[in-house]
Amino acid sequence: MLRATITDIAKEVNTTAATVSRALSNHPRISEKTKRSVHAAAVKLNYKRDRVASSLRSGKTHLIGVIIPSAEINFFGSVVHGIESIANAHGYGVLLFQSNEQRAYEEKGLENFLSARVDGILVSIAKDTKDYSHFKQIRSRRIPIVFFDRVKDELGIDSVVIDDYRGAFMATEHLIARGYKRIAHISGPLHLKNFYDRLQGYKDALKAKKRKVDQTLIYNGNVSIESGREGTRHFLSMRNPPDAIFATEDFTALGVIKELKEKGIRIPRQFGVIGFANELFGEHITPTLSTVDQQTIQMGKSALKLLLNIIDKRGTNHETKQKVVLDPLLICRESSAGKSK
Amino acid sequence: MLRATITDIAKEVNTTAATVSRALSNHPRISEKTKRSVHAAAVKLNYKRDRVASSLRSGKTHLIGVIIPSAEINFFGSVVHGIESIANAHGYGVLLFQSNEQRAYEEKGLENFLSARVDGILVSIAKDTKDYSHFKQIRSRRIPIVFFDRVKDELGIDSVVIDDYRGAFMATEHLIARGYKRIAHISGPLHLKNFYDRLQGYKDALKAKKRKVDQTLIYNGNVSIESGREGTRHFLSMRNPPDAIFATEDFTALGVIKELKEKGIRIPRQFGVIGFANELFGEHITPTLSTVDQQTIQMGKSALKLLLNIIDKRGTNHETKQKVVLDPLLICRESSAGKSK
DNA sequence: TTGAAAGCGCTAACAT
DNA sequence: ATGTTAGCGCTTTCAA
Repeated sequence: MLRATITDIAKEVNTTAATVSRALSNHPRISEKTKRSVHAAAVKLNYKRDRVASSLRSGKTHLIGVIIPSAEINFFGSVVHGIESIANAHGYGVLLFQSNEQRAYEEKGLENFLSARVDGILVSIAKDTKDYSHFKQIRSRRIPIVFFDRVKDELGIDSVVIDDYRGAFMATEHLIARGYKRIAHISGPLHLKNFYDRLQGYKDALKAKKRKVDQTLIYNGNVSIESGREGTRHFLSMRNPPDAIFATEDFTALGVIKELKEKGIRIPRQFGVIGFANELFGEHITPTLSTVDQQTIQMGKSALKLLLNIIDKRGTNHETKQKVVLDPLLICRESSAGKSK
Repeated sequence: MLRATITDIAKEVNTTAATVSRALSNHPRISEKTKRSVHAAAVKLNYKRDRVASSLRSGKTHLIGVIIPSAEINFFGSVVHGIESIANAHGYGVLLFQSNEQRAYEEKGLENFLSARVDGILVSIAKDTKDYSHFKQIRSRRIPIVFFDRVKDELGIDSVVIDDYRGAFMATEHLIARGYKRIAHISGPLHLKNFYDRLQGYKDALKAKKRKVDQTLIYNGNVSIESGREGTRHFLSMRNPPDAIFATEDFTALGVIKELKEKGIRIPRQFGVIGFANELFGEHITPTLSTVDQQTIQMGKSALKLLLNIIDKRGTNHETKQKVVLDPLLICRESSAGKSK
């Protein structure tokens, strides 16, 4: 039992493939009568349009390639959820590819997408990526592409991010407002803009409140529970230790909390902690973790919407690059409730 | 600047498209010399095989369609991670589709995949699905399909699951071994085989240890923090309350723990708790949550391997349905450490 | 070992 | 409003 083709339908209703094709895609100059009979025959023969053939002819695959570092990471799963919901509503399929945080895979993913002739590409850059020539190739081929979360502004590629700077600013300001005096920061790898911006937001929030930025209160971590622990041990060994930590990411903050609890330091009475990411666990640990929400689903939706705009506008030479910046959301929970608590 | 085609390469090396095609796919009867010059020209012209054209001609898209309830759920993200890793290694692309736990979307996803002419389909059935006719259609079209985690045996479709029964048995047995006397269970929706099997595993573990199965110690929940809380409140209000709960899923277990803590009941000294799923948060809450790991990545890998086998064997009428059952892994943490602790 | 030719199923330019 | 024709880029007989 073979798949029905438009030719089969054409025979069934005594017309030609071209008319059937037009009827099925709701061409305005096809009579209602023909459309009806074609649709009826399509249903009868259980016809499904062959997207492969359609793509070959039309040059549009209605496929979006998405590269994420890992589907295992909740953050990206959530963004993909947002992407998918919009894609689906617009008749696009999502081709998923994981870079495993490695540039080599990232490049392979892009080549796959080129080969699959996707209509557009969404990428969150791998940690490992420091050379960006593979993206330049995409641009030179004029494939619509949008970065999300992990971006590289210098490439002049459209992007959707949350305002890491502002989120960090808010988090730090919040710790100050809750009465913490010496606020430290555990950063992430600073070659990634997200973490760099968070560091700047932290510094500027201190300055804005007339506090000195103390370089000894900045510990360079690598976004892990262990680096949260290490940073905390480091800070606690100082002559004049801090009384609060803004961690660049929730897992780091988790390490901070674990270490503080082991040392018998009470949170938030003696020590304040805030993270960044709004990971699921933050709500359920003790004390619950204050953090900054990254609007993941919205990020996915915005990124795909932006991409679809670019796809639609192609040809039109509106070469203005867009950067969508989403507002982070401060989430105050127990871990930063203040010294009076 | 247009994409290079095999015809361009053919011109470059003074041969025909057919030879180029064969050279690029490493056809055995093409001379090494030709292969080398063709490959050189391909690199020079920055040629990428057009998968769309290739698919149309060959009938193989090298695309796998994957339907999951939601990419936001960690479990499925993790399985997708496993699927992707194998797909990638075998030159397959992964088309992702979310059912949002709804049958209507699930059906739409299948139709999309049919239309995209994917070589095979992987599905984890939506909670909402109670009528399975859409899957029967896939089977009648002889598209290779494999279920994972959420399966329906009656359809005679290959599947990969973990042994929910055994996991539940192990969890219950573990609570008994740790000295808990009256062990209750909070179940999930029993029309889903997973939860039904876990209930059976719970019952049989009790029987195996010569304990009576007490129907009043089984609370029918719906896999949520709130249902964990409700179940716990229910049990605690009994004249003769239990001293341990095996929750059918980690979020339910989390609700149990939250409720117990609020009531001032000490875990694990007074009350034991174990969940199922090995969600990320379990390791980080207080007390840490004992649970059963579901081998998510392995599940994804096995499901895709099974699917690839079926794809390769098509035509061969080896119509024996396979059911891969993975071993669950008991993870003992604080919440079930025993009454003596 | 290579070439010639056909065609996968669809869409679009051109014609009527 | 519909038919005719060509062709997207590739793979695959068949022939040499």
